[in-house]
Amino acid sequence: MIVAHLDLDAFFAAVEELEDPALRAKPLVVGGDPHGRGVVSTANYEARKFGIRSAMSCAEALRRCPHAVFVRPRHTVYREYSAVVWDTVASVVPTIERAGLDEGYLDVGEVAPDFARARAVAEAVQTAVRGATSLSCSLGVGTSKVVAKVASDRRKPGGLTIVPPGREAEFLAPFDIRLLPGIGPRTEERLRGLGIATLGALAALGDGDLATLLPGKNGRMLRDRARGIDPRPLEPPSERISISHEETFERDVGDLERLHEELRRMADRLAEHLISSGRAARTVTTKVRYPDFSIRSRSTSLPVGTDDAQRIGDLACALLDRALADRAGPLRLVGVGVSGFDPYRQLALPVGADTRPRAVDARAS
DNA sequence: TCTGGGGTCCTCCGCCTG
DNA sequence: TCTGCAGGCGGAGGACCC
Repeated sequence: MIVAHLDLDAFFAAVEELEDPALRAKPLVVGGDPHGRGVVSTANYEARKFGIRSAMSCAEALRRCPHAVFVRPRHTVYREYSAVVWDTVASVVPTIERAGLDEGYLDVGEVAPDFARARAVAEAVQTAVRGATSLSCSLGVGTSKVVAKVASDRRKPGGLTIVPPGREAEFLAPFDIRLLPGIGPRTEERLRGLGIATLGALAALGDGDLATLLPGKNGRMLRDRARGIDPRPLEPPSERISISHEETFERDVGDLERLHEELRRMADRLAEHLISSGRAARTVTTKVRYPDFSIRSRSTSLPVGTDDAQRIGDLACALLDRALADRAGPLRLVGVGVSGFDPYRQLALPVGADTRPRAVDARAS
């Protein structure tokens, strides 16, 4: 397999700069309200000089760079640019797995039989994307997704890194563990606690140490990846398996009526989404976040899917009440999600019909 | 009064059933 | 009739990703 990972450089910020060229020379932060509870979605390279990074709170970003320009994300605009980018990429490499608006994997082997030709293909992709959109992207090429992904991050912006076959482990070994996809803050902490700071050290872990440190198949998977072993193929696009809405309040909310109102508003949006996509959901989940950032969720499943806003809202409110009965207090966030989709809508029942739950499949009736 | 929103996947636990 | 066990499944939470 010869696979490339393509990553658009500071994508949201780059689009904003294209839309308003006056922003180009300024530190630019795409994200939430710097005077509220928002976080940084993307910062341009000028802003990154001040230490501003994705996921940092906007208030912190403002402290680091008081003269930065803050703009709210405009996902509709980014989707339009993204569509042009991926159409363009597909004209060079037909088989693609998109992994978001701004990144994805390319089956380079399909058009380049060997690594000698892979560089030319990758360069052709970069040239085509820049020609169609004026956006720059970075690419990594390797024998697996994980190697390509780590490689694409090496020479940003506008870089190209090729890892020849047989050199994967050697390439990965010096990098910090946090650069490996699948290692987040928790796993990083555990690994560092035992002095494991590089992918080389992770790759060298014996079975015993690995089983103690990262039990389960996740540990074996991460060690394999650190060795450059990653059998994941490129996947075709798949249907979403859940939809949710959530909102962080400007100030923590303890008023139950207000919380119920918020949940019903979200339930309305979810129902609209379900109806427009002709689906019904069997599972409703309510999520709450307390001021100390701890999260609780409560969920319930119906025997038959529903797309009814009132029903989803009722269930979401009842689940919220359950969560608050277990732990009361003001909330920082509430959210509602639906999952377990049936492809068909709930059938309308005549007035007076027995609507008690029964173990039947809507599709059978 | 640092820390969004929208997702996926995995694991663990308890309950139910054969 | 009781008990133990295994498997399926729902619920809850953790971790991670963009």
